[in-house]
Amino acid sequence: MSKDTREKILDAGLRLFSKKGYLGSTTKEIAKAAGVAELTLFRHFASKEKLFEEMISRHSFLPALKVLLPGLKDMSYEDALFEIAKRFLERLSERRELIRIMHSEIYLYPAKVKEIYHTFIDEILRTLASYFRDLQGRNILRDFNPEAGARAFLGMFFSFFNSQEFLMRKEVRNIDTEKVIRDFIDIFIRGTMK
Amino acid sequence: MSKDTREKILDAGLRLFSKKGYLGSTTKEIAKAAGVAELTLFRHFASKEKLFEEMISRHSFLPALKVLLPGLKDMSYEDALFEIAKRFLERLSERRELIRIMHSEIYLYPAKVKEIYHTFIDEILRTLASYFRDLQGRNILRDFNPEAGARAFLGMFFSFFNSQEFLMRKEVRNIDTEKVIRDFIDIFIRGTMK
DNA sequence: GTAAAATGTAAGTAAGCGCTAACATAATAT
DNA sequence: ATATTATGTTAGCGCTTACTTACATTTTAC
Repeated sequence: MSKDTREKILDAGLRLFSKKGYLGSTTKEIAKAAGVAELTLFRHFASKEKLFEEMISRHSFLPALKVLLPGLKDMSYEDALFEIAKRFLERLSERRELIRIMHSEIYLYPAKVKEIYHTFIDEILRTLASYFRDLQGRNILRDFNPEAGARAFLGMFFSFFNSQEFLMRKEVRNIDTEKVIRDFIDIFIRGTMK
Repeated sequence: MSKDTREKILDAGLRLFSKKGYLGSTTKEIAKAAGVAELTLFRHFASKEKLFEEMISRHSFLPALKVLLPGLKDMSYEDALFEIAKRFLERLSERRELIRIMHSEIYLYPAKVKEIYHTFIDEILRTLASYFRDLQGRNILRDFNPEAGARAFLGMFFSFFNSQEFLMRKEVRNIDTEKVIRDFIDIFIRGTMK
């Protein structure tokens, strides 16, 4: 069975599940969106549920913001935070379908959804916390709980992303995104530096 | 047709919709949870969709944190922020079912969901921003964008609430909630005061 | 105490769902 | 060229769903 077909179905699944939810998407519809017969879908995936699960695990891994970390040492604190925030928001945008699924299917697949959350957020939380800890060691940052700091920082942006992406009226969006980010960072910097 | 019955059905609807989503909840099941016959449900609501809509609009109004505002003037900045954060988190907890629905049914009812969001978050955002503006006028806070500040502040807590409530493993929860809140506020205060 | 209003019971309809069976056709490999 | 593999077509099964019909029973109001 061709790999291309499989990918086409997985892609269509991602799109539809994120748009209409798991129960709201039908196998017929997914097959049509993938440009294959419904039966072909079932030849590749034993069930709708298996398709969903494979789609999730296919997309949930995180090519990791961790690669950013070494580069940060050579930047000012402000630039570093800006870089992290920017990358984080970009990454959320790239994965907006998955985030949407995460929000909407939590009642159906708590385990799967938590898996997404943790591969997505947990690692960057830890990474950021260790960055803070390092700067505290070098006496640049004051003494605060690095985990709480990371949570506060990413929380501001995650929440901002969600309201921009899913909850705001179109007219209100993008008016001053960049500026809001700078304001967030500004507050955060003053709140954490020595 | 009795008002009690109507309420019982609306309550059961809230519980089930939040637990299983709109499509995941059946009218039979809702009726059973309400302790009435399925037919009675349809005698009170023309359709499942109408029930959903009425349930949403019944619960979405916000008895307003606005009443807090006058009292804040007599508190220290820190105490005021703590009070706001506490009340905000309490309010989110009280309405956790609705928040869950907001997350999960956004693909079905974007308009309704945005309505919830705006009655819920928008007003407190504005209230908080005006509080900041006031303190800036009295030269207690430095010059920053009050709307962005309000967004950052509530965003930290909203995001924290969501991860606590929906995404964290039970074991991790409640270990240091109070402390995390204090850390958030601490960062925020240092970030915004003169 | 009786009429009216509210609810219950039971059976069923029409439609849509996930999924399968049977067979035909196209693409690929050797 | 032929065997194999991947897909298409069509029809349908068994089940569940939202919602209805017809009628019996309970609750309420005056």
